[in-house]
Amino acid sequence: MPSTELAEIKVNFIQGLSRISHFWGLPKSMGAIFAVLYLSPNALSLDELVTQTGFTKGAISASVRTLARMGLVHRQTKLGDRKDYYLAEDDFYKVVRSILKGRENSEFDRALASVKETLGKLEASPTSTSDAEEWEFARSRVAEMQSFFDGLDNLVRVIAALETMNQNTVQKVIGLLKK
Amino acid sequence: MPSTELAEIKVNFIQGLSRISHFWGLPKSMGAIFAVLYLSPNALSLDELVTQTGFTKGAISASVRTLARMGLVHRQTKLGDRKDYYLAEDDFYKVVRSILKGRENSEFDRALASVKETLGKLEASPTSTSDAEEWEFARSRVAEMQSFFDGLDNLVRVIAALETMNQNTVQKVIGLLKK
DNA sequence: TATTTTATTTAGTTCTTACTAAACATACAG
DNA sequence: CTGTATGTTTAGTAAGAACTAAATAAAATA
Repeated sequence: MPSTELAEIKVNFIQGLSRISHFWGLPKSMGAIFAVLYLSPNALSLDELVTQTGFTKGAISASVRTLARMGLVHRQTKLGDRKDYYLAEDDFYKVVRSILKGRENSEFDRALASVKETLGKLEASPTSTSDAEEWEFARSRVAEMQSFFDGLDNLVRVIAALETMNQNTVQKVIGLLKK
Repeated sequence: MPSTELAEIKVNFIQGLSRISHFWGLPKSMGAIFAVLYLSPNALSLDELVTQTGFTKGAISASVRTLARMGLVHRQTKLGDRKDYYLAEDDFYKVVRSILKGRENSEFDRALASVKETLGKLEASPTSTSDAEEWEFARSRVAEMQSFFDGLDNLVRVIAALETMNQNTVQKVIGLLKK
């Protein structure tokens, strides 16, 4: 029984990462591009990505840019060559930190700010209305939510600021959680 | 200067959670429903959710079900009353565990399984082809990715299995990470 | 059994977005 | 200066998903 062809395995892998990408609400092309680069020993040009993924130049151009912004791929330029070449980042822990770091100014933080704003309004107690008890209930609930978000935010900030992060880091955390 | 009306503050809060919900790729209605329930001292019926969120019954019915599956809200039934009543979960750490626990059988895990499958094929070394070096490169890369995913999976499993989880848990992790 | 109240399902609409194809911009080569 | 290679932008398309409105189901009461 002959072993499966490498090309066939690659296609399977590309489809797998495309599905993961889609699952996280990202374009499938991003997963496909990263998969191709991740399996390639050398940097690939945009046109090579076009042929190996089947997407068009426009799609590749857009997706590869956001991939670079996330730190998942890196642009390279060879001197005497006008093409751009792309390389996959293989340190996933670095990618995690990069993504967590790049969360500033995002739509997510603006939404969180709106929650914080709500809390501010609720803490400016009402002069004296009939719904004082409901007001107080809402205030305590939103305060609780705010404190949860703050905890998460601190955690994210600490992770983003880590100088090194690797398998061992995760193992240590697991050890701590297992008490 | 009169303090802002409670109703007005609620609307603001609902919009905030709707945006967060949308940010995470979930229906806006889910954020709105949870916001209404979270600010309500007593359980609310489906029709009350319809009036307070402005969505139709169909939308509420669907969204509230997935919210319940995620552990973010709880169904209640009062005896002698045919209506269902819904209550917000206020322990967010419990929600986190619930969500992490319920990840089995998901599309995500099927995609991860496909990656694992790829690794299996690559480890069944090729008989002896010309692309032996590229094969080996792909194998080592996919193995590295697999080990990263396994680390995450272990972490998730441990978190999901925690008997208790709260602010203090997060603080301890932060302390560990800060070395 | 018929009627009323509730929840779910379904068909259809709207809106978003990933993607394609092609035009455009830019920079180097001759 | 003209032509060629590369990357980006844009206009249009197709697919998916959230939502609405209405039909259907289910269950209790009369």
